Amino acid sequence: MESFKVATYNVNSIRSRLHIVIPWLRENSPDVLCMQETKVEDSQFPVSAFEEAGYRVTFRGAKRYNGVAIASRNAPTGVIHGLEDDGPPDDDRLITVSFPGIVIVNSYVPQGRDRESDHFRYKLGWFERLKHFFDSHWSADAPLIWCGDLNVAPKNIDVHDPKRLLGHVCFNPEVWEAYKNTTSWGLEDIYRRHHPEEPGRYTFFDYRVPHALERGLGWRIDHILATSFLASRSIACEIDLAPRAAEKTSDHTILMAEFDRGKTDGQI
DNA sequence: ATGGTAGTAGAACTA
Repeated sequence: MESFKVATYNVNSIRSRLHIVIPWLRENSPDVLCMQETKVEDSQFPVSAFEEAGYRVTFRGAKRYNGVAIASRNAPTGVIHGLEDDGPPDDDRLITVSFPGIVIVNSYVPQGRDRESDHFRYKLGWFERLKHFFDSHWSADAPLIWCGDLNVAPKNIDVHDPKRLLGHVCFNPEVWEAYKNTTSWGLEDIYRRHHPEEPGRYTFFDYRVPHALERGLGWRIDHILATSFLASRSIACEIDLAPRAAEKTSDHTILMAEFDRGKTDGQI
């Protein structure tokens, strides 16, 4: 394979989304698919569905909320669950896998509920904790990808109605600052690298907005970021809207990035 | 300004 493909998908319950995830894996054959909101305990995770499609799957979940998983062609050489600091581990929100020459950090960043709430303060702190997580494990010149449902739309062009939505927990100056502080560790938004200043490109369409997908009423809150080593070797990054248009869909869709393997001296 | 739907549940919470 010439390229290394990484995708991210907030599935909103993996058991309710297998009819979309498994065919998508077969058709797109990414090397790695990061999933969020799997909403399943580890003992109930549908491992065999992935294995039958030719993927390993590494995961950590809880009964009703959160849950993260990573499907991969190859077995990871290392796995880290959670944030590994003095705070709540949040191992159902953060999972990291390593392969020879590449690290994949998959996160489901806390949504924040309400800007006045402790949940929002927790969200802001989470970005800071994540920056520390990166800093304590890796150098910014390592080949590393951070992806997932990051619950932040970084710019006006990342939401359909910036005036009305300003102040939302995923769209306000405080969350922009927290996100920017984390990315300042050395991570670049790969979608924007390939689609600079392009408005109207979204990964999330609220179930509660009638015909949100058809009307283009979405948010770009799922992201794939990479350190400069990988960013400079990225070939493409696209949002696939087909999963959102499918029957029994998640409210999110799939984002995928492709990296050139030939120029990495066999590192990935 | 509110509520809209979908998920896990088997009422109420989360997003």
